[in-house]
Amino acid sequence: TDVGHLESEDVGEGEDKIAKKARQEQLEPMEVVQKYMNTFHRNVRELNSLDPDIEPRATGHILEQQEYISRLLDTGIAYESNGSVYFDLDKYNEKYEYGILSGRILEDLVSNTRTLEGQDEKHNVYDFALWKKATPGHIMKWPSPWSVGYPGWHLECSVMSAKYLGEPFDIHGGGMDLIFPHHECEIAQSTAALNKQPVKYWVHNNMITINGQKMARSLGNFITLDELWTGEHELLGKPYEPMTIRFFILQAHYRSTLDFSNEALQGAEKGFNRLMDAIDTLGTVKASAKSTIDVDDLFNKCYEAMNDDLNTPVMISHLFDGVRMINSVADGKEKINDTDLEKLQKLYQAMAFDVLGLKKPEEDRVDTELTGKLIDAILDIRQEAKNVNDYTTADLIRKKLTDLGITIKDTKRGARWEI
RNA sequence: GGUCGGUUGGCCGAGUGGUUAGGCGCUGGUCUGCAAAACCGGUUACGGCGGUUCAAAUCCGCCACCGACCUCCA
Repeated sequence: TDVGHLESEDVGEGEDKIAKKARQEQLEPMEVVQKYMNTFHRNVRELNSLDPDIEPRATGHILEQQEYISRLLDTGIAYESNGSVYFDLDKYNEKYEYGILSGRILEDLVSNTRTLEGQDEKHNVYDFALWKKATPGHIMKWPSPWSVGYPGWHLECSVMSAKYLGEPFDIHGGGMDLIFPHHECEIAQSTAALNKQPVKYWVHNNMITINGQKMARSLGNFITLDELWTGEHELLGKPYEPMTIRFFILQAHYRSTLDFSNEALQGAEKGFNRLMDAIDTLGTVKASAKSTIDVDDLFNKCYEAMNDDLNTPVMISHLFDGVRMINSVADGKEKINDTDLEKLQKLYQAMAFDVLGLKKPEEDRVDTELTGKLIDAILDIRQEAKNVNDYTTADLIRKKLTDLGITIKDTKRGARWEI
């Protein structure tokens, strides 16, 4: 959405958000749009989310929106008034049912509607705009059969989704805060224009809170993704990797609120590292003749959890059950056969990386292959010292490496290190 | 005020009638030269008050608190 996003809190008439920002920062409106889109795309990639196949913009679909308005005018459900076009909810409600998504009843909306500019142009207070006539000084405006103006709020979503996804399309996502009025109005517009429901499934995710309080600029507890990466926020104790944040979010169900706090993030970071360590270990364990663990059961439980409305927290809990299995096998306390080992490796690839979209932390920052060989050589010397019970030297080597940020873990299969 | 949702152990967070969710933290132990890691065990809670039921975190009622939304913000 890069047009028609009005602010109503301001005194007087609402101003387009993009236009307001452009004026404040002395930029062209399209520069403002581009600036925030660039940041958004970078953050989304950092979170390892897939790029969209298409990202249509409202200003690139003014003609399509005008055509859509004409269709709605032809049905008689939309009407023109003083250069603006509105959607008549009473007429819509005669033929269809308004409020099916949010459970609102039209009559209840009358007394609960705020007093706003331009109400007298409308048949009813709850009618919403499809096209707005531009007021003097309005920056972004286009000619139309009704006036020089700009498209109304809910319209672009109905128009662009129908154009690119089809009529109807399968899944419409969004935040729970958009259910009313936005998604409700989308349904009304599209149903009136298409004479059928535009969407098969609505998927709404919940909000996030910070220390139990909703995240809002007005409350001063807003954290940007870049602040999470750098740790530069008074509520944060340290920086967090994007994958820690992704894992943290997936540990809660998408329909639940999620509380951000430094303590919770630290917990997620430790858990995520443990999961990734176990997956590394899974790549090195050796198969035995028989299995003492039930891989099929784990496999089924993971799929059942995802099939249950994408219950990622439950699926992750199963992955942690598997972590215990993997570590026990590595410790020689449990055994796994060839078939099960391959199955287990595929399961973690599928669930942790393909489904949850996690990725391993950046490879150890080894400048060159030589650096790794040097560390291995130093650890060989340390092992020699240990072999002759020269623990003073062994510990000195460990301390020197630790000071350089290299952690040593003595396992049964020899010393392992990571930077 | 209205509509809808929530209140789970130190922290986060699953769970729609009877079975250990899970992670983090804390704690006891095993292993280890020590440390770390790993593993095993402990930490067993459901806002309050009533009710239904053989049995309720889960169903019903009331109360308290929190949150989203209530048409030109999309």
